[in-house]
Amino acid sequence: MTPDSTARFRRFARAVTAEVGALDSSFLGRGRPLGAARVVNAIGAGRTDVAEIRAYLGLDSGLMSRLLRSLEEEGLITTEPHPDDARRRVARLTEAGRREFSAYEEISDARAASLLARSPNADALLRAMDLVALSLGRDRIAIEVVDPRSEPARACLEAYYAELARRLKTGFDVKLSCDPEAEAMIRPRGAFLLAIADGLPVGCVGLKGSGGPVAEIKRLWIDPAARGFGLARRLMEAVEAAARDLSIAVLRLDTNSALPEALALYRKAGWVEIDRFNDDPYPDHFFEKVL
Amino acid sequence: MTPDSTARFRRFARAVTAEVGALDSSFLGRGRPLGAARVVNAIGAGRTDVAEIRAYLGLDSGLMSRLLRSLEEEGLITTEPHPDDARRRVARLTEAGRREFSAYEEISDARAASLLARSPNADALLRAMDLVALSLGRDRIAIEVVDPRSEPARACLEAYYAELARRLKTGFDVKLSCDPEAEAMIRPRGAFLLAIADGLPVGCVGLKGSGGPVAEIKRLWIDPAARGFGLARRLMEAVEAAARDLSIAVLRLDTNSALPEALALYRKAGWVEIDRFNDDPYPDHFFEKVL
DNA sequence: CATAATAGCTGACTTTAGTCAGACATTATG
DNA sequence: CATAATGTCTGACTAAAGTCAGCTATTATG
Repeated sequence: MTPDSTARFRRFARAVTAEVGALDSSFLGRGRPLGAARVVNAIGAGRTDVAEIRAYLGLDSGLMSRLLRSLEEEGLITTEPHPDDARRRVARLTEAGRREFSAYEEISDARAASLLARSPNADALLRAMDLVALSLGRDRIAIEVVDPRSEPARACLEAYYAELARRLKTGFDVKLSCDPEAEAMIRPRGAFLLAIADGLPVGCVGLKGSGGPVAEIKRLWIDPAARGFGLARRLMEAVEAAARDLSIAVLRLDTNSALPEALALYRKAGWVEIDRFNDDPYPDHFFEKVL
Repeated sequence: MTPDSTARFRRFARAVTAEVGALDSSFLGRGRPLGAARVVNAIGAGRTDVAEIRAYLGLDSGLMSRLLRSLEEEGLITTEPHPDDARRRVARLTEAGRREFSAYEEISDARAASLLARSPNADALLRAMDLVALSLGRDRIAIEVVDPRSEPARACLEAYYAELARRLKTGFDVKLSCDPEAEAMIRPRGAFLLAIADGLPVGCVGLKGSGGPVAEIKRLWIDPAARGFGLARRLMEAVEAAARDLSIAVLRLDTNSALPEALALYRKAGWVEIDRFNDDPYPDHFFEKVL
């Protein structure tokens, strides 16, 4: 850690502190203290469990209780006992609460838009923000099973195709490749897994099954901003577990030597190289793993 | 502004809010409210003028005055009237104050170090942080005249040489180039300007004079994270003004076609292309501007 | 089933932050 | 040189945030 990197880190901290402070104070324009606004936002973002909100915002139980009462009096929320455990409570936004929540969302959106609009290269700025956000909160990346035709899954696949087109010497056209039909990557034949950081997809992997004992791993991709955190390994472990769940005995995959990090990952995870098993024009390496 | 970029921006905001909050609360471990700690840090960082600290931290004059009194009672600072204007006051850390300041610095440093140490690619993370910090706070980039042998100037020059080595097809070895002696870039012969963002250099330009009416512009460089903000133009305007100040009538410079953004900048700023005027092996374009 | 643990609520606080009017000394300006 | 403007300080306030002990209701556990 050089003195220089400390200074650069500090400059970053100062810049974002100022920005965060400005966003916070813009929340005050709606005639409600910041604490109450933060609770409305937490509930709107889907945190309904009172204890969960409390932990997220780092509030004392007494303070939390009072904030909930004041929001209830304002008619923005209702609370009720938790169905599974009557000691706990859940909070929900009323219609008026949802309106307030959207108003707060609009304030944030407007700030974000104006900031990005002022940037000479908004895309680079967003990529830098992704990297910072993922580095700061990388323990919070979850893996979920989704439909490969869903919007976030398609976004990952598009990014994957674009990266292949960039990195393969031959380019990449998905229409020339063995593109699995969606049903092959949905239960009971297969699965499609997404790595999700704070609601946004940052990686994917597909399990293409036929109903028989042999299946294929397809479309392993990690957002460049999320690389280096061991996410590919986690996704591979999860997809292998999903395969075992579907009673699949043998996994295969194909890849290209222009993706050395993928080759290294497969070799390290116990995959063994085998002969070509398809006539896809793009791959030049083929692997197998017996579960 | 796509919904996706809004979501990415939000994810960033959430991640840094949590980080900033954690840093703030770590400051509370030293038995002093955050407001007082921020004042100690502002003074330690070199902001001695009370009005300046007040503007920087956005504090009311009454509140500021009380914070200063409490720090004085604690024995961390002394205040005295400003030598030039007895209405103003300046604050200074005492020995005990300097110790407290270092303790706060250590807290920040430790957080920064642990965060960067956990990152798989700390250098990429720092570059991303630079880009975010500069994009958020780019109105606050100041241009200063410095000694070209000073540490921050040398850091810029090293970065400049490294970039040339990367971008020129021939590579770049400063020993083979016309490296101006430092005196030529210091008053009264010349000048060396640095663009400084929050204490860190992000760009430079040199004016190499001989005492006569013709001088050369050398070493124009902008940190990649600070490009696109019109900083090169600002530096060029500042260095031209410095040249006029030194009664210089004609400016020259040389550059290489591998740096198209530089060529475009010079052409747009009214420089005209002239014949080669030196035998430096690297440049292939030569410009002149009459002031 | 007695006891401990958990989740939230209430009352009675304290601390911190922030506001505002007015006082005072000093400096700038017509 | 009178007047305006500036920078700081003080007193008197409010709002917001946070703390803590003790309460109730519920659930988990030996």
